Amino acid sequence: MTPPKNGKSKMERTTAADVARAAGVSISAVSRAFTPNASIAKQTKSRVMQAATALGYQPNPLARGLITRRSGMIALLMSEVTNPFYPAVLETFARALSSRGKRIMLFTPGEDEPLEALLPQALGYGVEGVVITSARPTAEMTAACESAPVPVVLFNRTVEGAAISAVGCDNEAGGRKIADFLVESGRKRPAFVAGLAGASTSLYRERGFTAGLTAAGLPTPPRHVGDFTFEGGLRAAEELLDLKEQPDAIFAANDIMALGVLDGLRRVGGLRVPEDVWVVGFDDIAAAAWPSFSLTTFRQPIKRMVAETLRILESSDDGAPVPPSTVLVPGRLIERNSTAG
Amino acid sequence: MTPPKNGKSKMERTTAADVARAAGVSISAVSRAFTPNASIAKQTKSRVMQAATALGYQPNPLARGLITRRSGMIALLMSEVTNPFYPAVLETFARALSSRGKRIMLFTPGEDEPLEALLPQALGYGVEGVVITSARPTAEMTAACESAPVPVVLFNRTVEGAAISAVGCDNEAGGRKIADFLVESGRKRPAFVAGLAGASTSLYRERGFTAGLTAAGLPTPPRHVGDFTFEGGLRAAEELLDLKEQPDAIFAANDIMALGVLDGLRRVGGLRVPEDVWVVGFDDIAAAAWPSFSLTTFRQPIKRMVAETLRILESSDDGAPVPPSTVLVPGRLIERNSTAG
DNA sequence: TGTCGGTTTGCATAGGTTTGCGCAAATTGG
DNA sequence: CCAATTTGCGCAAACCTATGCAAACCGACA
Repeated sequence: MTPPKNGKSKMERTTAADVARAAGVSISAVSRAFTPNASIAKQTKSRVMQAATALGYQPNPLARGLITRRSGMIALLMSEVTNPFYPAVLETFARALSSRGKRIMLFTPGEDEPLEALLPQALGYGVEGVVITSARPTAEMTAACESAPVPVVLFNRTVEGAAISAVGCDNEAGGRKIADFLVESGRKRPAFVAGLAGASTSLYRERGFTAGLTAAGLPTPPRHVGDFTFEGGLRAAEELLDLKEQPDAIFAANDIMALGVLDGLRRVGGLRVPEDVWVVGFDDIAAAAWPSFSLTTFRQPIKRMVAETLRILESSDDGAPVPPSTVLVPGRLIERNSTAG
Repeated sequence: MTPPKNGKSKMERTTAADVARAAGVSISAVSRAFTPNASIAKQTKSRVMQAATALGYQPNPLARGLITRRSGMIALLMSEVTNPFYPAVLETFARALSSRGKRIMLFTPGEDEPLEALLPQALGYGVEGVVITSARPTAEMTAACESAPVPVVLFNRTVEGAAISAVGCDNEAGGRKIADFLVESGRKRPAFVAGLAGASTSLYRERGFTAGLTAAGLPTPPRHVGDFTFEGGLRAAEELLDLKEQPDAIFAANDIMALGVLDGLRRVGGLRVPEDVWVVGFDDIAAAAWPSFSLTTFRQPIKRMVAETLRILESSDDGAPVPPSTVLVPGRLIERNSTAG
């Protein structure tokens, strides 16, 4: 209802020149006033700031980004948002970045859009860093990551032999820990439900798991693929029920599958958890703590993982990529009722 | 491993000038080649395009946005990402926009950052449109929305008396539909679990619900606040169990609360659903269909809601805001086992 | 008072694109 | 074959800010 304070049409932004005129200084003075630790007198800075707030001015990120090649944006390449683990990651990133004045640009592959095409696009926007999550990078992709002009971090993924930074939880140790836990609790016939074929997370968790079982003299566990989805977990449960030797414990590479397994065992198979079968997941999503499930799981410390990711992204102060480093944050087994008794 | 094809350092982008030189044309020809229906000969366009792909050129969105004020980005203001309904919305938006070559900029309020501060920031980035979801706009906010230079759409929210476009599901009709369903099924003592105080969605759903009950001669239902969270639903269930007259049906203003209610009734109260109490939710999130819950709920047609939102955003071809329109998409009651029998 | 070291400030340019304008070329109609 | 249009293309301005460089300024010390 109220017209804008200044005389200009509401269509045009107030520019640095307007502020400069109002404050009686040059444009560069305005620019310096908004640049942290730039060479400017305290007095002029305050005069500029005063004029700026009066006019409602704030620097145009696009024009600024055109020069500095820093647009104040971090690209997040994320292909699956349905698994509740990733919204939690997204939110953690969003909050952490928001408090630093940075913004998230979300890149999700469209219908027939390959993931590789997204990275150049993101770089074109002058993002200050790229976080790639939940994707199996192709060879082409890793090459693109290595030659990117800004830091790139794989979140919750690793690529062996590639010079790319990666942050994740120690999946192998997690799988091992779960195997040890089951063995110590006297479980004899554990089974495994894998995620998407080729996903490094599933792979490492399985590796640690089988290693732990083997060390205890147990055979390699029977194995089904659940594609990291609830429905996949349901199907896996049904298939595992058909085995001659029914498993007495099931470790699913991911919580959402574990919940599917648990539900399948109970509702379709008519089994009781934990009395008949134990179920263990990985991630510790919110639903794992719901009374209906009370799922024992390996908690991924999202906050620390995000913090480490940002630390890597920000470790180069001139914006250039940094020597690749891999950070494995330790997780923790959360025991709940799906393994009690 | 392989060095970049062109001789330039990998640090510098290939610019329009490079392409122009390679194609033997002027810079403007390159620009026109990338501008839809610009005045350019077919032949030169193809020559430009050929050179462009050879050099791996694509227009710099920042520089382009600086002039056109169209950066190819849509701002999404979203405060709570934990309720699974919103990730689903986010993903639908991401996919729809991705296939149109647009990108999402996610704005989430930081620790102590007010939501109002986010809108000017978003506009500063030259976004082509703003979608605000899951927020109760303040008076100040609505004023800012009304005078924004680009279309702004409230998603799943409405503000009465404000000149802002809004897209949502017909919450009142949904509440009414649920009331009718419960009444027709012979329920006598329905209760209601509200969301956050002041949220328009919860308000309208309650209004339709109580209207339906009143029309059937039933009293205004007992009411508890669940804050739109699972834990809130748990608490609401406990409180409703303490009532003198235990309800025989509970309608929660959103699925995640309904699941909390359901779990609370079963695990804490020792009741059976649906034998002892019916439970109905609103949204139809993925977990509602899980066998453990099998929650009857009112499905919000996310895809259509998103499509309508984008239609409004794109309805102005010169980028200016459009006369506000409110679109209410009809939803549908999905009957599952939480109300069977 | 002159000079010197350090801090501020302004000028001018860069950054990559879009677009109005003018001119040349091609097309059309008579 | 010529005039009237249409079409195609290059030049240069514009968008808005950051920053190197040099000038101006300040206080202080000899």
